[in-house]
Amino acid sequence: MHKKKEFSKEDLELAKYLKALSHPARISIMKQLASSTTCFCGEIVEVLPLSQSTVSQHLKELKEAGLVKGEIEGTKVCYCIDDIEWQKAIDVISSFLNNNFHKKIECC
Amino acid sequence: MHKKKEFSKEDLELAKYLKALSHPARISIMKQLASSTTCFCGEIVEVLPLSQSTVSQHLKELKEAGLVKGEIEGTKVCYCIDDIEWQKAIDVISSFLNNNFHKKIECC
DNA sequence: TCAAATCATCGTAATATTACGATATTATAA
DNA sequence: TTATAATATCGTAATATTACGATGATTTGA
Repeated sequence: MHKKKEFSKEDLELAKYLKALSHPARISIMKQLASSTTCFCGEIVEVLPLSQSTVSQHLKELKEAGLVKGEIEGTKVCYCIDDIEWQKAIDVISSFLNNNFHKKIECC
Repeated sequence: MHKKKEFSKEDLELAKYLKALSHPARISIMKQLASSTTCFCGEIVEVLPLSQSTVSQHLKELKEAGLVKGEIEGTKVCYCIDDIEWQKAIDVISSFLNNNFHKKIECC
């Protein structure tokens, strides 16, 4: 299964970012981190209707996509958006949303 | 499982669009439809490294997300982007990408 | 009417995702 | 040193996703 090797590098990269953001919990996490009101794992857990282990798993996925990084602060972990990678994601996604859809020729 | 009922309506809608676009095959399909070079199901199948039934399944998912609509033309089916819904998706996704991330306060 | 073409759907298998509780890990505080 | 707090990881179960071939449905053309 998964013949994704045969898709373009561009489409695979775009899919990676979109997939990382395709779950409401991960969307909520990104919004929280962006607002800078919450930052510690425990705070995020309190906001979401999910268990601690599940939230930790979602954070891991965001980290693996490169969108988020975590730093240990004592016994807590402070999560932040990786600005460089996030800007790259914004660029890639925005480019897909805008650039490819200028020539709307209705065909049906 | 799936306690998504407890997430905000906004996040759920955003997740719906992002999920629909989170597979390289569906990204490629959207690009093809946008470029208006391909439009019939059979043409899309020829471009992708997937079987006809699998492509049909991906098209169904795009239809269920509202992003695409299909019209029967003889023995073929012509697929098009649903402009209204696509613009809505662009708005929702763009808003998420841009509006929520102005106040970058580094906390770690 | 019948065959061919086109696409959707069904059945199914492999894998991925999502979620939880239990446990391991790590750092601080007593 | 030991207990506590915070988080990660493990094990596992339920469900979703992805993919294919086979089959069904529909339309056109012979």
